[in-house]
Amino acid sequence: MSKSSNPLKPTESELEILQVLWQRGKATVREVHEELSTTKDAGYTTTLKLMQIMNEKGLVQRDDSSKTHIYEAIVSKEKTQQHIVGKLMNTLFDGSASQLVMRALGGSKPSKTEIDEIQKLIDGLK
Amino acid sequence: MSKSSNPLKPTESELEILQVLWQRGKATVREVHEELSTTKDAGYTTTLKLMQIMNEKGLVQRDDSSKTHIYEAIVSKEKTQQHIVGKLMNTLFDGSASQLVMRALGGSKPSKTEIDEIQKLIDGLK
DNA sequence: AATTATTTACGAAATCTATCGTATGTTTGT
DNA sequence: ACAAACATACGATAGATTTCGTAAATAATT
Repeated sequence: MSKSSNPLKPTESELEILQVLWQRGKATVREVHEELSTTKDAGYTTTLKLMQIMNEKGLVQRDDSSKTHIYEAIVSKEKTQQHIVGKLMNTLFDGSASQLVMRALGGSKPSKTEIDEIQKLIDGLK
Repeated sequence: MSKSSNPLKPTESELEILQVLWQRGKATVREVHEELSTTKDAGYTTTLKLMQIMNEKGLVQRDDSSKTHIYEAIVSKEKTQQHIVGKLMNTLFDGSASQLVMRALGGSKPSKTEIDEIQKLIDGLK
């Protein structure tokens, strides 16, 4: 079995960066780093290095036609979420979606709007 | 801000072990290792070492009054699930439970029984 | 033009996690 | 009693992840 690191299983730090890229669409290292700085304190070159690695891994792509490179996520938010939740469901909830949903709802005091949204999802499955 | 490693954020391997302990209540290293062997191949001393570390971290406690030590989970399955799902919801789903639930259901083809269970949860929240 | 800022590249250190080998002690079976 | 099997302790290693320092190139400012 080959060991090609799964592009859908980003590390913690990579996920933080992907969040910013998903939100902004495109961004420079500086922009990503500024945003991360509010919740994390690592140096600029740390963010840079991570994003370079993510580029090598195929998690992001970059436009280096101008001096300041512009990054963009390649992996989609949807697929990444899907993959991570699926794995979590299998490893921590015995494959039971309802168990997972229970915990998700149990700790979060969902708003009425949220509940309605979920109700629609359920209806769609019936 | 102190860096005291959060006992509610076990590593992957630690989670595998916790699964067994949650299921069995109490267990020896041998028992845990036997069970893990079905899905994983690591040596006995690897499991031992991990469980010793988990003991130091306060994830499990052990009774070493007899020669063969007996381990038991300290952290509860519920709180651990809660914590991990909560964190996931915040970091990957912008704090939205419905988004998370959507992904959980979207990729898992839930059975009718599962859907009914979830419906009950929703009803309980209304 | 010269200094200062910014940016990329890249190697290396620091951490964390997982794995194993070996030593040592204890129990079991013959 | 002796040997084999089993248990813990613990150091060392390997691999992955994160972090940073420094150098070199480019851009901006004075």
